[in-house]
Amino acid sequence: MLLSKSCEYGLRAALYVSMSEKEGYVPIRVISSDLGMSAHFLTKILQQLTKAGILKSFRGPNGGIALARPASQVALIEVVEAIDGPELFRECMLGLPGCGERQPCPLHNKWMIERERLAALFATTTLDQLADSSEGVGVRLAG
Amino acid sequence: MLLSKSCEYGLRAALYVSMSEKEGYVPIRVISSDLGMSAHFLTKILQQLTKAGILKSFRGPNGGIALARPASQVALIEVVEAIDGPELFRECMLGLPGCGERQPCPLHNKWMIERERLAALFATTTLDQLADSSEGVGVRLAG
DNA sequence: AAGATTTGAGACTCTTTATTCTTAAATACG
DNA sequence: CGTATTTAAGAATAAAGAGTCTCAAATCTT
Repeated sequence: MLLSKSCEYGLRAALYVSMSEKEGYVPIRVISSDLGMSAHFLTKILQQLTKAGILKSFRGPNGGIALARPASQVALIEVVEAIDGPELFRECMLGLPGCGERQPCPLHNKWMIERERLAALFATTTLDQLADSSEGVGVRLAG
Repeated sequence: MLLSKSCEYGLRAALYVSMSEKEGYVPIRVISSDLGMSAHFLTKILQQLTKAGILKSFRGPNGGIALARPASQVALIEVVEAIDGPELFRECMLGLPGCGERQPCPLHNKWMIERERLAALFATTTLDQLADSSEGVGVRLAG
């Protein structure tokens, strides 16, 4: 599995918020309901994004979460690293510690190319790019 | 994590066997010792490769495991799918069931390209290619 | 035949991830 | 002030992955 379940949920929720029309905070309950997730579980995941400075939250009536910055300034890699950590973009495919230029594993060179491409994809894609490309055209966030 | 720990171990062991000079079966105990793994655990993992027809095994003294086919005819993807299953090369990055051409998730198009590249890498790379490229040049399989 | 070696199979434990539940804190509104 | 709403925090539970242990089956050697 490329991303953990928590990370999948976090990305989907972040995209949901990016695509949300209304100004102001979106209640987690609404997101979880629309995306078919447990509200409790999603709350926990989104707290990580809040702590990472990607989201901001507000308690009480009319509260919820919102992007802490414009969607155009949130790259996917921030969400992934806030939840799953940076390992995916750093680790050796065979799990060998210290695998690198100097002591490469047999797969190092090939995997590095793909790993860098993957990192670039996540680093250069922002929430608003995905939100924009998803308007209308049958793209969906829920199962 | 891209590959499970079991899969990492399975790949490393398969590579070890491919690079093994001697004819005949290699005892799992020797592999596990050289690669720094638990023999019991490795045995369990290699059984999956034996059942998948990638390895053959032989019990008793002078027993062990060996490739069931020439290393030039074992693609990495066979090892990965025998242990982790085919999900990595099929699944939606956001975990949405039914994500595809017809109902793409926002990341579908971008991820599909990388996923296909990854699948191609695993499908076109064989054990002997890695073994050959690893002779001498400081490439290693153990931590 | 007896004993040593090595894989096969399955139960078992431990750790991590996933998920749920409970309580507290902040906010809005009457 | 009191109550409803909503996130925060952390305990508790469930499920999956990782790793260990025990015993059985096959094979070789003596």
